[in-house]
Amino acid sequence: MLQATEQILLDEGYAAVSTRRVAAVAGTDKALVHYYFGTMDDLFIAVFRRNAEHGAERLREALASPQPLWSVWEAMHDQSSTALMTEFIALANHRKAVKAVMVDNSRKFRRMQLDGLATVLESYGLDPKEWPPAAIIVLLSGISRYLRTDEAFGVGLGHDETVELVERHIAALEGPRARTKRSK
Amino acid sequence: MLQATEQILLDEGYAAVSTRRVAAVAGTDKALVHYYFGTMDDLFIAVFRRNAEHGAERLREALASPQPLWSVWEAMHDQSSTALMTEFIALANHRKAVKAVMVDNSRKFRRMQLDGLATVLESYGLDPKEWPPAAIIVLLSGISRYLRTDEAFGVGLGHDETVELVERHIAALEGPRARTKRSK
DNA sequence: GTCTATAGCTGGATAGAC
DNA sequence: GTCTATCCAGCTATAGAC
Repeated sequence: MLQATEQILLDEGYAAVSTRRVAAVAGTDKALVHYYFGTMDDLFIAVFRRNAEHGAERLREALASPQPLWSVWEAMHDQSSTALMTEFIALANHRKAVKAVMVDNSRKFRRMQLDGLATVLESYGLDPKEWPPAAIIVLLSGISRYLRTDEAFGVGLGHDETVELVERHIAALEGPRARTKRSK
Repeated sequence: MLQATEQILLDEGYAAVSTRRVAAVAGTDKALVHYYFGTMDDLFIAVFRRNAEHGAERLREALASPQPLWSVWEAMHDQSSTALMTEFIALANHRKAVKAVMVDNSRKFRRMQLDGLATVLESYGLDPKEWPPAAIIVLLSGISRYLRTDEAFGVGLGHDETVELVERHIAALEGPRARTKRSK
């Protein structure tokens, strides 16, 4: 049922998520959605938490890898989680309970990124005065999300140039990406 | 009625936009919404177009100003239009007609930014090989939108550092901002 | 745990009086 | 142009049979 909800969020947007639709996609009954999750808020929160935990897990792995900067950049650059996040951001606009959970989670996530990357960046000889790690993280996050949103719309102008620029700078700090996923 | 719709989008999210709500906020009747705009798709498109025209107008002005880079950055950095855009992006996920209009508009807008800033950036001595104008625009747009989204959530970690970093680089190219809106 | 039934509401859209 | 009335669909949520 969590899976079904996620699917509907991605395919049709949050407004299409209803007990009926979820039940239909999950192949069960709409009354059971209430039985297991209570209200719709609770259902959304459950889906969000599951996703947030997955994201935190990926972040932990990325930070522990031999090329943390590359790994974090690639972990951010995930289409489906970005699209899901977009839906949740819009959803939070009129669901207070969901928003509260999201704000709390965002703060923790950002803190985790910062604690993990600050020492790494400093060890690369980056002057924290000129290039604050917190700013680097915000930059990478913002760029990544923007690119994915654009892509979802089929707008790609400036896309390649931006990725090339960012990755050139990452490579300058951390060396070329070891296990190349994208051949450039 | 366009104004009312915009207000609801900002305050309560797109799912709250209904003929009843729009009529209530606009102080009119729900049947009139259909009379003037036809379907809900048409209403959303009308609101979007009105906003897009306003955005294009601001961009034109910014590009014509003595400090185009600063002006474009500030024009991007507008809270209400960013929040509205976020709603429209989510909305477009399940309204084909709205999406089509938005994609078309996004392409034109990006093209306008690119045509306007490419020569400016080159005149500042920026090597287009190392810093492609298209990438600069995507960077600034992404960062700006991300910051605003964060702010709406009350997450501000790394915010100040990022703005400082970006504006330091803009100042290096175009000189200090002439008419300071933000005292630093 | 699972399904049926139903209450009670809000939604888009149209027809027709004025 | 404006308002009332109305149709029908979909929604959340709960009660109760099995």
